[in-house]
Amino acid sequence: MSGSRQIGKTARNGRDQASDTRFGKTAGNRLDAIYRSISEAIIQHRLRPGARLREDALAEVFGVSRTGIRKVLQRLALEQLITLTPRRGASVTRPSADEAREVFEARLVVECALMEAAATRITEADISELRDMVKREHEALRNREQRIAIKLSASFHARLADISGNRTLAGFVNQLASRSSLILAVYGNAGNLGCESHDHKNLIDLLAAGDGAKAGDFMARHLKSIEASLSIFEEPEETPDLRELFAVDALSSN
Amino acid sequence: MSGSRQIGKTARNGRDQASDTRFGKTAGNRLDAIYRSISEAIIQHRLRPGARLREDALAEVFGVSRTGIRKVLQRLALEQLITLTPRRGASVTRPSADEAREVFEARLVVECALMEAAATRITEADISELRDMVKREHEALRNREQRIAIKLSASFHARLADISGNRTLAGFVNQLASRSSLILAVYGNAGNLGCESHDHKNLIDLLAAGDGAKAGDFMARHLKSIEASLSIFEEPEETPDLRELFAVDALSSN
DNA sequence: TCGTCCACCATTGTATACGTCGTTTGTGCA
DNA sequence: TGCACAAACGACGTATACAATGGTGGACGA
Repeated sequence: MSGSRQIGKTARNGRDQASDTRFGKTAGNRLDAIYRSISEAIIQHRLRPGARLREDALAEVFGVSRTGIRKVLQRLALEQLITLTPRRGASVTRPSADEAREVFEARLVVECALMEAAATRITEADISELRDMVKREHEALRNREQRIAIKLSASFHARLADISGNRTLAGFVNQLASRSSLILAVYGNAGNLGCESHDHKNLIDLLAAGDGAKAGDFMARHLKSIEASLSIFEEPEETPDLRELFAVDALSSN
Repeated sequence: MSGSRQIGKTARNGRDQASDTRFGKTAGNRLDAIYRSISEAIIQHRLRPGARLREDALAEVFGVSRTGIRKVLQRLALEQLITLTPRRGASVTRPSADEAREVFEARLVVECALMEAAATRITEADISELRDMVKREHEALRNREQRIAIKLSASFHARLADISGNRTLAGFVNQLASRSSLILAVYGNAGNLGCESHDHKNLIDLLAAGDGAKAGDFMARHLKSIEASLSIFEEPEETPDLRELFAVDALSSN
């Protein structure tokens, strides 16, 4: 037996990740709002991978100076949501196929391990909140509001990690879930947005029953099925893509 | 069975974490060097938890402007090595007891899971490099150079994670190992620097034999023994401590 | 003599200006 | 007509200047 490491013996509940006092933000609430705004836009695929994020434009839009924007961009870069190229500026990260596999491997390790603790520590309030999130996810799907559904799905996983009580690991999951959204944007097939909300419902039931082991197993299947639904292979490069496009034009116009 | 999730099926080797092109650093090699310099100073306990890091002073020491220093400090803050207090500046993080437990829980989850992949992917070159690190760690301990030993110990764990081939998880381990050094500084007992280098030697042997399961179990024991060797309880809190002190004063003065 | 209040100073937060580099476009030559 | 080089423009990197805030020390009053 090389697995089944138990966690979640700490006493704190750690559910206030939103207002982490650890960052410099005097009136930084402003910057934090900008961060969340851009982050959400990326997660919701309103900003597609490869999209350029010019500092001047962002500074003007949000009504702050480039200094503040740069701080936000640096944070986003550290979380791998955007890529900072030396003299080229920022662009939404286009995850490589390897990166995609890594992220799902990491989620498999971390999120499954957290289920044990989550099953122990979950409260009635948590359960109803999670059920509400699933309900809203269903509604968004019915209304074809995929962007909202994607955001809710990522939030669901992050929330689940919060419940486990380990802020550090929850932070990792939060980051991994965000990057997963990026991966879906690149390697996902149309109409398939990754998480089956039915899976999420099952997950809640298992946790509510206090069965952490089964919840962990189910989470593993859940994540593997998401990864299996993707088409993870190295896409055509940027420039080759343009050349191919030119070739098609040449054929059709001839 | 709720554990034993296998990882490490990716094909890339991912051992070049040092030069991550993801950050903005034109002549940012300079800034990166500053980052490593401060980071190492913290890991080696040359900068103790609570130490203030004034921007002007750092700017002068490293010969750059405050702008660059602020960038470095922000990165260190995101990795939780330093704490940025709004108008007070930066100081080396003093991990709370809960934080300490969280970090070791997280390491238990992540590092054990990585052993399976590491055992599969480890090469002869890796093995000799790791053995060399252990040797140098031994030497440092013999020479009472605890600072070097601490740094080598953290590097050993980070290197081990690199071998597993998952850069994302390796990055997590790197961060967790750094924070562990901080935890040792606060909750460690004198003369005990955490890792027994004998443990590290055993770990290499198990990996060299390709026994990932045993290596994972051994890593679990290793981490637990480190945590057990600490005195993790709420130390001198800032405000609570003062209040307690006041209470004692009031009693003794009456 | 002690407590309180005010003013100054130290330090960080924010913005702006300038230098450097990449990109793109235009022109000239083969 | 196609390619290559160069110049101009635009965007980022860095530094510096100014503004805001909190802490500290001194002075005044009770």
